[in-house]
Amino acid sequence: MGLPVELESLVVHFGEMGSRWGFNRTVGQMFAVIVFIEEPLNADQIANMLSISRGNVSMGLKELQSWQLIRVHNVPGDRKDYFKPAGSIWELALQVLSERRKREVEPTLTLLRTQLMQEGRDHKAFSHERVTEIHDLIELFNTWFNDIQKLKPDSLQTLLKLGAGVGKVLDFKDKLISKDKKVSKTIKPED
Amino acid sequence: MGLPVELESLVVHFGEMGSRWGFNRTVGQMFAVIVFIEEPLNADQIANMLSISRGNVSMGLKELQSWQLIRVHNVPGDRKDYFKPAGSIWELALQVLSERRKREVEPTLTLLRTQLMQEGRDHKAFSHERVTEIHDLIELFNTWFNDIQKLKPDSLQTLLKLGAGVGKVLDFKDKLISKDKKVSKTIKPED
DNA sequence: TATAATTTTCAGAAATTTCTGAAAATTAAT
DNA sequence: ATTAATTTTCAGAAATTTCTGAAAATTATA
Repeated sequence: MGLPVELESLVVHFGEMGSRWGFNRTVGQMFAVIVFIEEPLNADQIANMLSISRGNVSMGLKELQSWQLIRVHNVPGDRKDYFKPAGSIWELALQVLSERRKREVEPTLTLLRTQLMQEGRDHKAFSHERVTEIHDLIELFNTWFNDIQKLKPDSLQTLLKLGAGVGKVLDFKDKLISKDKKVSKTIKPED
Repeated sequence: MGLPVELESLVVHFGEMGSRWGFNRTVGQMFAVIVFIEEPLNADQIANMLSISRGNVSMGLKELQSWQLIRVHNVPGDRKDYFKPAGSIWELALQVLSERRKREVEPTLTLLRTQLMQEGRDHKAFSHERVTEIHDLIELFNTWFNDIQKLKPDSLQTLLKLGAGVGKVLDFKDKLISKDKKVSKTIKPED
């Protein structure tokens, strides 16, 4: 009963996308109202805005907290819990990616590792080779993402803006290095 | 019936992860058998291995084809369609990412664009500012991913291996540039 | 053209996920 | 310690997704 009209399409959309992003419709909608409304909201307000049950809101808030996308905000003199986004849009986006990596690739990496540890396996077997390939790919991606996350937001932004331009820089670096070898000076990027 | 025992845990796992990766359990399992078994498989073989109905297999194959993860392989003298992965593990991984971007971020980008085009909106409104931020973030990510995809596999691999080391290379590039501008300033490779 | 082989479709069944709402639990105020 | 405010839980209901299997459609063969 009280969703500001200008937010309707956004909320509906976040609901529809919710399941693709790893949660369900109402959780997606709840996230939308919390992000797009400036004031922190309490559970009853959310339930009213989205016309869903109080219990559903409670579960959804738990879910969003488990994703570390929202945090409580307490108002002095009011016993209700109010909720607001856990950071800037940029931080929220990184958080979603990070959480999804944890849920979508970590378990697979674990499985592949144990598969590779198994003694008495035919290392030449076709499936074993595929397992190795996937494992190495995920490990590579994983460490890359880990590194990336540590960058300051604006370094990361620069990096994204550069895009494939990085290729050029890398080529350039290679040239420098080979030149350096001849002149015996070393530039050592982190391995 | 005839799922090779050594593939059991892999297939089960790919089934469980399926929904997190954007398809459902059986589609995940089907993908697993197609990837981990060297010989191309026909629909009946898949149905038997996974003990699922022929109709389900037909739908799943369509789904995997819509993701461009498998392709048909025709055997002369055999009217059945056989299926095999649409590329190397590396290519399949990129294809999954690409398809997920299409399904998970493209629609949102479209919505945000139209929101921002809307005439007579309060550009100072809180929600409008959030929309702008999300829009810009996604556009940035989008063009970056586009660029990245064009790189040759081994360039991309180098890039991933470098990880946060890219930051160092970038710093280095910046210094070179400022050196160009200011003429004659010393380069300090190590901070 | 008729027949056989294969694939696709889709209505209803089965399985799974999500949601409600009232009761239980928790927390704070008097 | 009692009462009041708030949040959480969870059994069953509702909604959604997935699956089956037989019929329809398609494609190749004789």
